[in-house]
Amino acid sequence: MKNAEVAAAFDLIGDILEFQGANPFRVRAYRTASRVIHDFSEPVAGIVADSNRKLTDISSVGVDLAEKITVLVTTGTLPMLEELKAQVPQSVLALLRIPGVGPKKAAMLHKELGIKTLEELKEACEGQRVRTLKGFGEKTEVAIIAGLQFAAAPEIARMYWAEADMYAQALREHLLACKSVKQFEMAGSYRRGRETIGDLDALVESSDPAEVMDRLAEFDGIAAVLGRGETKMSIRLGNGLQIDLRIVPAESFGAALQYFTGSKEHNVVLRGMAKDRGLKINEYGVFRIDEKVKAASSEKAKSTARNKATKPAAGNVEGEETEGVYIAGRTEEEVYATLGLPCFPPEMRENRWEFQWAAAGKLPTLVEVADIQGDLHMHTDATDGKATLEEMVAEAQERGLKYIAITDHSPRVTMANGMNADRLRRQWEQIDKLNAKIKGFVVLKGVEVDILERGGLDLPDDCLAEADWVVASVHYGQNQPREKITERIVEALANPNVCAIAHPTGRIINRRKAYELDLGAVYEAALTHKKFLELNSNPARLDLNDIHCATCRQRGIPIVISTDAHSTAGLSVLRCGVLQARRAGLTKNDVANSRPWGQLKKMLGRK
DNA sequence: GCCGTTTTCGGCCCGACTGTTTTCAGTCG
Repeated sequence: MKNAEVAAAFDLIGDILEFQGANPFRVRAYRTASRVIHDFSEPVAGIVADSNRKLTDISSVGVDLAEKITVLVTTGTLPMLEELKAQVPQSVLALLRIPGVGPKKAAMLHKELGIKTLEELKEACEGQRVRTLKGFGEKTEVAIIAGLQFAAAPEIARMYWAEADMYAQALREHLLACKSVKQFEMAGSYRRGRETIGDLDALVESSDPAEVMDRLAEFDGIAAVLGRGETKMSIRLGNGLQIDLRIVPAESFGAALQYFTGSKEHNVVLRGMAKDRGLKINEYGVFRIDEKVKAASSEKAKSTARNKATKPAAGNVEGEETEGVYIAGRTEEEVYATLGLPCFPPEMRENRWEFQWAAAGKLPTLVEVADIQGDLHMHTDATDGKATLEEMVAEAQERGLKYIAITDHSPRVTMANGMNADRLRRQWEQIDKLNAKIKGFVVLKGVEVDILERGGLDLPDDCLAEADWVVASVHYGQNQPREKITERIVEALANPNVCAIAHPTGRIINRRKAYELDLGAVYEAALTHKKFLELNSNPARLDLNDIHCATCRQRGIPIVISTDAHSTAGLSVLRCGVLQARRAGLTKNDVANSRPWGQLKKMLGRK
């Protein structure tokens, strides 16, 4: 059983327990473990099989969850989960996907009205039966009907980072037109460079919040205003993208930026550290808590109702005794400094490794787009690209690259007009002539050779031996057992002419799942034969993802970040690949194509 | 259900906004 399947089982347990109103911390324990296992760098099944190792060494996995993982991995099923599923039909969990409906409301609908599906809920709303429930009203009923379309979508659609980037740029431009805006930053998963983005978070410092909110209400493509208060406003665009806007004063801007950039997991750790030091961090700043006041306020909290003890002092961070004394918050650097921490690059803030790195004083200096000297995977109109060889070269030079490899397809990829050895050699002659004309830039004679269904490569060795750069990739036979695909890739890595594996995991996000290999054997082969693995920057693919990159870094397997561009515009996606590399903590050193071509050649042991 | 320089119990981040109720619970991020 793969880690992703174990993670999915724990996620489902979390959902059902939440629906049942279980202890929220127990729910969180399952969710946390799910995430940790999903992101874990090796199959947990391997740890189960190894008597010398313990699952409880994985953070957030205790005795209980270790036992459940063992049962899942060895039997393929979990009795506890089966029981839960019998108690709560899966269709009921869909109710939780309706915006504004959480576990309490969903449980009430299920229990009081016997609602089991979204269809039944729709009927109940239309029959005005929902508004009769305690805590529900007319507005809730209308909101539920409006929210049903989002819940009915098979999966809540997430947008590629690159697409979200276009909206983020447009939003920035739109809001900066307000005279009162002093600072603007995007926060959330967009700022952390996640592969896909669920919604956009924008943060603004302004002397006139109403002006900014009115302006947001005029944003292109807006379909609905979901809510609007004094400091916060949410809208939804026609395409479903939600945009959250927060407006904060200058003294809170850094604290709010830190807070809304997240991730949630990163912030939980940070807040815990603050607490240990007698500090409190919220979106308004860092506060020193007076012990006497704190004791009084916690007594008060116990004796009075929830939410009443500490009324937040929005826009008045220096007031409110119970809030403590403001000590920082203008910038993120300031906030982290109060805990003796460096200002983590946003891509790192996932509570994976960053706090250990900081504690050891070994926070890596992350690779940047400007570090990349060459792009080693791209196509021309000789196969399925849209631009000519010359156009691709000109674009790469324009972008400041020092070298590129032209890697058109081999003959097996008939759909893309793949090239045989003869055509390839003619292209290479063309490249030789081009190289003779240009200075300070090298065009490499390359090819993306297919790894055939039956194994072996799609071009003869003598042809491949003439190339400067050979990437091998799987396009066919993706339905084979994963072990078989792995074998084909491992065999390709052993071929002395192959330099790298293109999109090695076969990962494609959102649209469909490709074969998604476990890369254990591939890592070994790459190390043995001193080969590279490609981080494909295509936003729909992003293969390797950040987790694989992190493993490569750990094992010392060099990565090349490539665009797989099929047009001149395609070269711009490099940024998406670099973001993933940064999320994995990769430095300039970990990325082979941040070096000059001469050094790469040496790494490959070529003359 | 996890975790521990407060280690086997008692915490576990914390505030905005909405709708319904009239002082607060639920949801969300």
